[in-house]
Amino acid sequence: MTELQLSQRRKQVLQIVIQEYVENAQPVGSPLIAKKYDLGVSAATIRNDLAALEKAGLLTHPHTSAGRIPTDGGYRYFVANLMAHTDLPSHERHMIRHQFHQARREIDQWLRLSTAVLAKASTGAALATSPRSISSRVKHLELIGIQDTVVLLVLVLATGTLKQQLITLEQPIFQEELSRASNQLNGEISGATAADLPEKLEGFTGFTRNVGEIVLNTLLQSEEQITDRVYRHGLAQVLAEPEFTEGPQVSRIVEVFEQRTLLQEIYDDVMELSDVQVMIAGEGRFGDMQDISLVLSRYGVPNRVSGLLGVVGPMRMPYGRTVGAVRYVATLLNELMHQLYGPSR
Amino acid sequence: MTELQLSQRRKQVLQIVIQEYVENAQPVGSPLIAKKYDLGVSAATIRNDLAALEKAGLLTHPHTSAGRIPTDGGYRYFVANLMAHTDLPSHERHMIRHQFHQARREIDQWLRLSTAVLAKASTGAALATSPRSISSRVKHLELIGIQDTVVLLVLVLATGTLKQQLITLEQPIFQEELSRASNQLNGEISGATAADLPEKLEGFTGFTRNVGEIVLNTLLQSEEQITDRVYRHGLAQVLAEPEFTEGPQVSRIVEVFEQRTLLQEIYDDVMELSDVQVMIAGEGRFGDMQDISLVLSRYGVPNRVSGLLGVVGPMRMPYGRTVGAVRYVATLLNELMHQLYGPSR
DNA sequence: GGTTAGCACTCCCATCACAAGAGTGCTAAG
DNA sequence: CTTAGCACTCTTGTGATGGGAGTGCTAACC
Repeated sequence: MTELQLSQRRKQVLQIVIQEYVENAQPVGSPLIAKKYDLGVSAATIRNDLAALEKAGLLTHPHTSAGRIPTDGGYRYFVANLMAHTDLPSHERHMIRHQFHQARREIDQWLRLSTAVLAKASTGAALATSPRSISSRVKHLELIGIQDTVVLLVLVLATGTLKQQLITLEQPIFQEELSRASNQLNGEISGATAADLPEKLEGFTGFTRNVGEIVLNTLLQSEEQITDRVYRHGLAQVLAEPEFTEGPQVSRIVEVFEQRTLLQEIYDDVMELSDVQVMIAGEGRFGDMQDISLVLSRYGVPNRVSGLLGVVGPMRMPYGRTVGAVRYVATLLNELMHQLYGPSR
Repeated sequence: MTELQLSQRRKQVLQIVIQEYVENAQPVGSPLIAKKYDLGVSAATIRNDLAALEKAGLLTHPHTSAGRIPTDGGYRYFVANLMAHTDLPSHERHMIRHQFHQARREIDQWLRLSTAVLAKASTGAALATSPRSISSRVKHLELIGIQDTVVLLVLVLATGTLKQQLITLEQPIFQEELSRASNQLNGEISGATAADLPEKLEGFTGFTRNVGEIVLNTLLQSEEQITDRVYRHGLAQVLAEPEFTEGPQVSRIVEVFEQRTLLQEIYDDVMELSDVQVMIAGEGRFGDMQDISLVLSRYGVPNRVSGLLGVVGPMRMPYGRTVGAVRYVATLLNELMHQLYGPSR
């Protein structure tokens, strides 16, 4: 981003325009600014400032005789240079922390709560993905006969994640044989990663070998796939925003919200960065996301597990608050995960 | 429902109005019916019929000089008496079946696919709940140390469902002790239901006893709670329907779609009935669901597991098709579950 | 009794014109 | 650089108007 040179007052004017527009969803004109905010200058001067900000690409107006509204560039400048106090007020933080401590100690519960809290604290819809393990290690496996020819394979990874897989056999198998196979495999492959596994499986044959290969596939798959599950919450409230009352706009944000593929694409980007990331109008890299912004963060334990957490909303969004909320919830999740998985290796 | 006496032609007229309105979302007038459908009578006669149907409460018109639209009662009469050929065409059935046979043999995959298929085959948004076990029996349990003071309890039910629960301890515990506890418990409580369990736990003390009680709680909870998980698909397409382009309507259907509580309420109703159930505009029992209809079915294995499956959409919905789709997918799920869980007891 | 043609009536909706209001952009002066 | 003044533009709301669609009613017909 090329650093723009703006006078102090122009920065202030930009900030006011964004603040007012975020609040009221209506174009902001010079008279309002001059009257409501005491900048020590007249409306005419502010008009000049607005024109300058427009020339710089930070504002537009919908038609000749309307006030100004921020462009995507304007929001970006705001987020990068002007946004202040992004921390949630302390009583809200306490309330949120309290809710987390009351929840059952379970990842599923935490993520549900996270999306609920985020949706409440922001004006958008909240998303979270279940955590993905990085280079999963097998901890334990169990084979359980369900029907004569149906066996359930339960795989516990070192991170405590469960994977299950049904296996259908040609012929019935006895529980003793299942136990034997699982004992053999447990002895050999416990602690193994997807990389180690093929070597360790060499000695096995028959059913035991088959199970081993299924374990391998499951491991590989769990490293590739973004996630098992996406948690969502609060779509209704974001659809109540004025920008989504018309037809085509609605379906765009619902698609962003529903689609897994988009998350998959964004995943790697966010994973590289440590802090909360703000994506305004797709940042040019994602197609039809005009008017939609994302505020996303990674959560988890470095080098062990990580997932994605964030808010989808209109571009006209209280970024400060939202960033604060996402960051705080991510921090909480980090703490909880830490307790669970221990320090990063 | 009081059986209404309607002449053959009036039934036909009602059917035409519904069919046309479902297709075009626009009030249907007598001229259109007379011209497009050859009923052997003039528009004036049809006008009389329309007036009679309106008097019977099956039709309305939005204003004096518009065509007729069906009322909720009209749809109900249609669904109960007039609806024909609710089976999906055979090539669609084959396609769907094919998709299911290609999917991985896993409940999670099946339900995802079910909602995807249902959303595609209907004009609404599809919902499914993960199956709930009826009087769950414990099959097996496993205790796995994750951290020094964190233990993962994995519970396998007789139906193959997994339950997991983290246990936090005051002091570290060794894997040997975990194994001992789980062996003891497995020997004793395997095959037990929530009712049997308290008695069987009597002999145990200390950590083993605690784990036993957690198992009990988990069992009880899995019988009470509607479900762990709700699968959803296709909200975007239902929001594209013309009835949901205005403000308040949108949030109503999104809330119906997102809320778990509503499903919980409806659950018991649907469970009692064997066939697909159609709920038009909440059937008077559910509050603000005007203009929203549900087509729901139970799926599962009688007396063992069951879940809910269906479609949420506007009242103006192709009921025949939708009922056919829901029924077919439910039947498929039944088959698959049967293979997995065996015949009902 | 059921059916039909004719016709007045009602109501919606698109179009236009018009006025009010809001906010800009420009110019010229301080 | 700032300011007042002012013409200009564009939106928005209102009211009038006419066409169109579909009804409801009456009276005649089979």
